[in-house]
Amino acid sequence: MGVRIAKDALFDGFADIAKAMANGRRAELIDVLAQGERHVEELADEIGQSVANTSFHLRTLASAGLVVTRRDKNRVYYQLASDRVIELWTALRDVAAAHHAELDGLAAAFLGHRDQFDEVSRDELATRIAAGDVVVVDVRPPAEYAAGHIAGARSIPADRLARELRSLPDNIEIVAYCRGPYCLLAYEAVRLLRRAGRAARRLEDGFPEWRHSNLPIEPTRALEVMS
Amino acid sequence: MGVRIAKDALFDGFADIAKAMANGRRAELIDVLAQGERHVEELADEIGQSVANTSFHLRTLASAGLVVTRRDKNRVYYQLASDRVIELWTALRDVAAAHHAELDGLAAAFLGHRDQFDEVSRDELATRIAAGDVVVVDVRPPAEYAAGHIAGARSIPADRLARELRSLPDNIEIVAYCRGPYCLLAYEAVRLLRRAGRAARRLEDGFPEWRHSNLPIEPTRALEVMS
DNA sequence: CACCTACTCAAACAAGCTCTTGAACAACAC
DNA sequence: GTGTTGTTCAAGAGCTTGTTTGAGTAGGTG
Repeated sequence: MGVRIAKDALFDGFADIAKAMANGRRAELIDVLAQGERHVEELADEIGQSVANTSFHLRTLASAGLVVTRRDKNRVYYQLASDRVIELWTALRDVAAAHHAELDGLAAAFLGHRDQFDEVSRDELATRIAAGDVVVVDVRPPAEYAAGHIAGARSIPADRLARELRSLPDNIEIVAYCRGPYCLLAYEAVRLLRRAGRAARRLEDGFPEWRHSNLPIEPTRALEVMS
Repeated sequence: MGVRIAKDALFDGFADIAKAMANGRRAELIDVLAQGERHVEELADEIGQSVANTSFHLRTLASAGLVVTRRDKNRVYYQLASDRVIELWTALRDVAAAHHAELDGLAAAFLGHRDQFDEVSRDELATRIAAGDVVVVDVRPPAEYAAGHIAGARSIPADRLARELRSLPDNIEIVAYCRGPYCLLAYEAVRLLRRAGRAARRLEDGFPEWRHSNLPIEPTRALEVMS
């Protein structure tokens, strides 16, 4: 019966998308690309793999349609194919957090112990930015800040925070954010700030989630969005 | 450096969820289970596989945390772990439809040619149900109708439609729906109704999407929702 | 032009995993 | 006990995966 065959082929097609994400290194690539486009060498460095192998993984993602490329001079920039891919990645992360038995342990091993009661929600932060009683610090690398950040946030890359600590006002709470719930930078930033005696908290999630909630960002058009 | 190892392990954890969905038969299982719980024999029949193999795939899904089980007498019922899994499945389908090069062809081979201009949107249908100028027909199997359906819809399983056609009023438009955008039943129902000279259209998507939009359903609690 | 940079591609390979089947087994109902 | 429903196990064919190496290519630079 041909209907069975056609149905199986169709659902194999859906499974292709899942297959493309079914590798830890490719998952890391998607997580980084959710911040904006990046070229191969940066990506290789980010996921700790050889350029050749990173290129291979990117091709896997590209042939599933999850990423697209653009050439500028002699660099090739990779980008997620659309915001839909970010939504898929977020949904996958959420399901993993909710239902994967070992994920809590893995996350704790990477991020250190998290006290989630102490995080600032997106809405709370938006209100407090409007009220002006908070300093928002973007601790991601400068390129990601440049590609788009929370409106009013100040860029202090994590590796420069200790040095620039003095330049932060000390009578106002500091909120740090980075790439998302599984990014180390803001956790470490908050720990460092607290050790220095500052009132500091972490924003739940990161920039992509903020942007996806339609909260104010700069520059206004952060990530080129295509169909 | 241990951070690299911990990060890789964490993202391998995310990839585990994708791996669980990275098979066409398991994708079909998720699609069916989005309608409500089902026991193994039904599922085996639905995906056209042996009971043993279906049980194997279900265990794969269960150990990733995507499905949970419940025993009743001597049957074991499987269910998606939560609505989050439906959201993940929907996101995956959407990305596939938007970016997978071959998906259009595969969908057309399974569903026949679709004229999407001619579908009723959820909001439009909700309005017209309220106004009472439409007959809504649920063409899914009776068990799925019983597990939850659009408020006011009448159940006429696809295989009985030809016989019960006469009982439908002929001066009012008929809207048919089924499991979702990749379910054959409503497409065939609309074709059959039109051949019989009726004014008939298909609802975009299906019951899970309707329910997820918080539009009126019966019974009110359709699918047991857990954390 | 030669040369450089950035990336891709092909080949190769070890290692492992996937899916499926059939048969035995277990759990429960009656 | 007998029947029903699912799970598990062993086995196997076959295929896929991720990685490295080294060559190749596209484009830019001096």
